[in-house]
Amino acid sequence: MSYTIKDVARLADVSIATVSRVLNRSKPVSPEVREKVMKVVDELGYNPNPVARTLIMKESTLIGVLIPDVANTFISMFVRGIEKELIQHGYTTLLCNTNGDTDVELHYLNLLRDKYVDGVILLTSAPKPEQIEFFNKNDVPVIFSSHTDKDGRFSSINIDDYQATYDAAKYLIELGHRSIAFFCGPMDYYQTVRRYDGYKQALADHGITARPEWVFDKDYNLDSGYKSGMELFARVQEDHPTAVCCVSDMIAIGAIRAAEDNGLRVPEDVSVMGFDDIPIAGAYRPKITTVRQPVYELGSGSAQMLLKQIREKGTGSCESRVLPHGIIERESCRALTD
Amino acid sequence: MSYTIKDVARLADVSIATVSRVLNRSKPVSPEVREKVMKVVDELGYNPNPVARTLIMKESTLIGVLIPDVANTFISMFVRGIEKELIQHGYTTLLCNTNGDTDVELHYLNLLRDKYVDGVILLTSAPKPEQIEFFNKNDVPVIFSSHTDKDGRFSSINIDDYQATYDAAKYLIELGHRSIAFFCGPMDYYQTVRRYDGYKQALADHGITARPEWVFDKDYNLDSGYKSGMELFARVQEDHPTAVCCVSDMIAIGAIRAAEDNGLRVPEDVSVMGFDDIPIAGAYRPKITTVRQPVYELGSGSAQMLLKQIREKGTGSCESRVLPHGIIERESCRALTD
DNA sequence: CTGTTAGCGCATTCAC
DNA sequence: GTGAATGCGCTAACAG
Repeated sequence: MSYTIKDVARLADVSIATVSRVLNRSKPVSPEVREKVMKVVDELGYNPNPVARTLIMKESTLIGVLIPDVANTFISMFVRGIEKELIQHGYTTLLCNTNGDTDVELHYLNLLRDKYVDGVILLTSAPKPEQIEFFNKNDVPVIFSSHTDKDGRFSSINIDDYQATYDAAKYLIELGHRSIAFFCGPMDYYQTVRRYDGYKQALADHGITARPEWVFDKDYNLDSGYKSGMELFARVQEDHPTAVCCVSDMIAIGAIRAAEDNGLRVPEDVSVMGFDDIPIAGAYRPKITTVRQPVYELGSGSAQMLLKQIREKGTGSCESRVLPHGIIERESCRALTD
Repeated sequence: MSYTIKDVARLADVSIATVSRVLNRSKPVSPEVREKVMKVVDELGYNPNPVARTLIMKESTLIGVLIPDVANTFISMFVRGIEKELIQHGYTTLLCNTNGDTDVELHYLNLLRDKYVDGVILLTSAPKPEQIEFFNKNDVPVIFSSHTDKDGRFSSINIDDYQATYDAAKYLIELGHRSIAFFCGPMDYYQTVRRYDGYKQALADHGITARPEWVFDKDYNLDSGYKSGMELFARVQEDHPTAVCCVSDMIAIGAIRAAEDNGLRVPEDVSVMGFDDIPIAGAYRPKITTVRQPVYELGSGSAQMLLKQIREKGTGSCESRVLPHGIIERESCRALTD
């Protein structure tokens, strides 16, 4: 059993209000009394019950983090960035895996609000209607990560998805490729749409018409990349693209394996471009050329922005940060010289 | 602003006590009244404030999960297993990255207790003295994962670390290898010690003397594996081991890269054995032969055991589960034929 | 500056 | 069966 504020008050021979005051510096207290109280606090190793505090203050030093799936390296690194930043400011991370499911997200959002979380970080691509409604009526600080909000209704932090994919495709094109497949995520993710747009625009800007049968929208994981690759390389054995542009490194690895299983060498026969730059990208064989996302900065940046928003609560100011991406040239893409 | 129990009571024209009773089924309530109350509850979409509830009940439907680092694939998969199981039972996951630091762990433990978490899952190898003291005086249900407790003081779930490494080394030996390096984690982890013991014993049982200069105790990540590999292969260019036994797949990948950077081919010149069997192990080139851990089962199993313990609180029963491991033969190890 | 009191939202004892 | 009153541990008026 822990001590309560009453124990401290009794032992220090003051009222509980005074104890509360010295602990929260909410009202001036005479040095002598403060000294006396602190002494008892230290001796007892007393610390205020955060639950009771939450009940009154409607603050919990808890931050909800909604993500599709921790068991995805990019995401777990992102979470790491968040957590590291939060803990330094005395906040604790409430982790919620949503699988990208809107109902699950909404369920968690309600749960988190009921637990009086001080804020929420959402990795869910675009704000969905249900979420907009939720945040409109609930007024809990939120950062949308991996999303850039044009409308400025919500704060967000992200790279420029459109530009990043544009750059990736352009890189491939400048290497001489003209038939480029696209392995992306589910098309109902706004992020996917943005990236797809970037890819298409890069092709268009170079006079290349995109071939719909060469875009595969599955998941972000290795398996999806492999499956897409098997479909692509199996069905167009003689007429396959010379490059594939992927929206995650794990997809790229799956694609490479699929190519190899179809007798194609990477990068000799087909170039494969990754995305994210997770640690394995630089250690795979071939080392994967990829679009780097500053994942830790994205994570810690989300946390910082959220904390700032919590501090400035009420002003309702919105901020939108776009972090730089970059092409990391390695071995999985080669120049076409014919 | 959400509704409170008072709103429901007023609208249903009953006392708050009655509302509480129908919601918690704690005392019999007449069918008519129950009906009446439930109608209002549904209309309002009322749900009880979990914080107020926690303050009284000393229960939070929160589970603390202490891990060294989410940004490690094995661990994030483990967390995924936990979270999936917990959410099905209405619990939420409080994630804490400790870096394996004892002070941080203890800090979190206190924080979690103050938040009235219903239980804790610890991924910290052996119970440390500070932790034993904590759980002795605090009586919060706990599961030690990645640890098997001989003394039966705490519940635990794990594979047999000793046997798993023994099997890995034995596998290498039976392939004809007699000079086998060992890339392990920090020696102050009990898990490392157990695994090291298994490795040594396997060698000993086959008449091989372990060479201390061939064991490298760093971290579980790719970088550590690479560094260990560079040290090993650089300094013993002519006298290098024919195999290296690693305690994680990421270490194995690092080791492979280091070997290759020193002009050694895997598995032709040196065999490398992984551990964990994370997704990349089967997709790397060469595909990594490894010791499989049933990571999701470890995660969901931890959660199940903890939930059971919470249900049976007071009986103070301890349970120790050991899940099976297995050798997954792939391409990174070859038989020595000379 | 300090103490007394009310109340956050709920579960629960005690009367009826 | 049901309602009134008490208190979980704390903060924030309100007095003095």
